[in-house]
Amino acid sequence: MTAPRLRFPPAPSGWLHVGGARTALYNWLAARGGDGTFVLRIEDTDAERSDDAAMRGMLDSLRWLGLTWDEGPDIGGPHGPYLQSARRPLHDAVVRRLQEAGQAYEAFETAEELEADRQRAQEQGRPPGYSGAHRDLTPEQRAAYRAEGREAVVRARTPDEGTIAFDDAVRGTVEVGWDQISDFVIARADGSPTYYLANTVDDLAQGITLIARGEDLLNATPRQLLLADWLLDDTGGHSLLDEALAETGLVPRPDVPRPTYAHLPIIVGEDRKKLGKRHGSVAVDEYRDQGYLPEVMCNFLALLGWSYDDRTERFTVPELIERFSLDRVGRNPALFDTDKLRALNGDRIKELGDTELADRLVPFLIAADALPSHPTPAQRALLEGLAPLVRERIQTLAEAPPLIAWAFADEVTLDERSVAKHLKGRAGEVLDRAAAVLSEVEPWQAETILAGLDELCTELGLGRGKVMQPVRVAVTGSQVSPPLPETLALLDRDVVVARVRAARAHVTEPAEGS
RNA sequence: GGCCCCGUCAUCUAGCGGUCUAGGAUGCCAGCCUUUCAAGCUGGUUGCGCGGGUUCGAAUCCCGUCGGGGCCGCCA
Repeated sequence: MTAPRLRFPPAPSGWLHVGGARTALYNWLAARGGDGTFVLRIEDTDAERSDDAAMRGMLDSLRWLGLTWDEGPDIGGPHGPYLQSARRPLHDAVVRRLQEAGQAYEAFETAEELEADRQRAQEQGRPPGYSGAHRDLTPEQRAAYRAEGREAVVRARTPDEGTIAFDDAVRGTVEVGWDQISDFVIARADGSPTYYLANTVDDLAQGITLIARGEDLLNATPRQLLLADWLLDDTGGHSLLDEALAETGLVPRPDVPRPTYAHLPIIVGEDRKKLGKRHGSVAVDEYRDQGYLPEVMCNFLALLGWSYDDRTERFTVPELIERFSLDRVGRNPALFDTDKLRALNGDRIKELGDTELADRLVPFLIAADALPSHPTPAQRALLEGLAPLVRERIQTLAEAPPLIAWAFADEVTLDERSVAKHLKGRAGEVLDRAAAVLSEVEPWQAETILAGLDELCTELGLGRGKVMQPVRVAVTGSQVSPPLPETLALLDRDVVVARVRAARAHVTEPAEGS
């Protein structure tokens, strides 16, 4: 059996959509798990939608997820180019040969005319596809249209009858009648190839053996299969694709089987509709910025349409590579469930060691202005001390700064609500005594601090809550923080005591007589 | 409208004729724990869209029906 060759062919339009990321992941997993090759090809045939920055963003997002490629636009490979626009000569040659062979023809309708046709068809309840009006234009008619200043698109001549069936790794056998498929455009008026053509040609030329893509492309498959038939037919000794490849100086198509297909269920939002911008974040970058870990994204994305068994749902990336298989991909739409993502992320964070968690937290604290862009060793050490205290309390990395930013600040900002709630009643007395107790605790450790505060509880006849909360607010500025004694122990004692004293001024004294 | 795909708890998912009085997870609720917030532990919650058939037996197979989604572009 030949080694599988898989690819991810994104259009460089904008950022990497989570749906695209899932597609990329599945292909990558199939490649890595099958000892195959993963190819990245950028499909920038639509010049209007393509630019360099968008492509770089795409590559960065893939790298962040850890989806490394063996052949691609940045690293090259034996079956390049990997930028689709650079393969234009090949596409042109194929289109020309298809026309010569009578499988494709020029059509001169304008976009406006076609749009009007579609409108009319819609209103009359007819199929909205192309009528085939220009299928058999004579050379004279073509010349006349050209004389009018019209430009031609090239359309593929699809069969008028019969059906096409193909085997899909996820759906099983899919069968469609050719009467449903009208002549489709393979080259635009400006000569550039459309997705149908370029994508098919490139997959074939680059020897792709398995194509996993979204279900939204299921209906595109018959057209591509038709093209593949034409391109690969070698009854004359060599195929149309071979000739085009030779003509344009590209390497021959590798000797591999024709690609098979796997159509992945679409990803839907809470409203069960295809996931889109209205559903909130759909770019993987946004999830990165919100503090989701790349390995968790892979885990979660893998679960969007795939399952391993009836109970396992957390996988490391190596486990995914080993266990993933297309035959366990489901057919139902997959719901992008953010709660589930959060839960998985929280679980993973709990597994992180102090050093690693601190490492991953740094960029988020910098982004929150809690740390300078180059933290000092002392700040770094403090963060590592704080790491075990926040670990259980956050589900995303971005949730950490609100919890611990105060520890790096020179001055605390007291939260109004926390002050109102806890710096009242006997809080003044508590703070006075706490300042005294804390200045004397020896050594300055969590255990001794706790013991000191407990003694204070006894002395004042108060519960821990009544003592701890005022101190917590005084030192951290908030009524919510990591465990107090452990936290205090990480800080400089003088700072702690000073903050406790300073907070004294914010205490609302009890009303007269109470 | 045509074609294609899909239909198990609120949500995702396991289930590929008997082991299912339907399992796991997320969410939610309650209790325990407790210095705040979490975490953890324990328990609870709700489901095979509907109607026919096939079969000794159906969540699992078939048909119909209803519902949802996808695609019908000189986007990919």
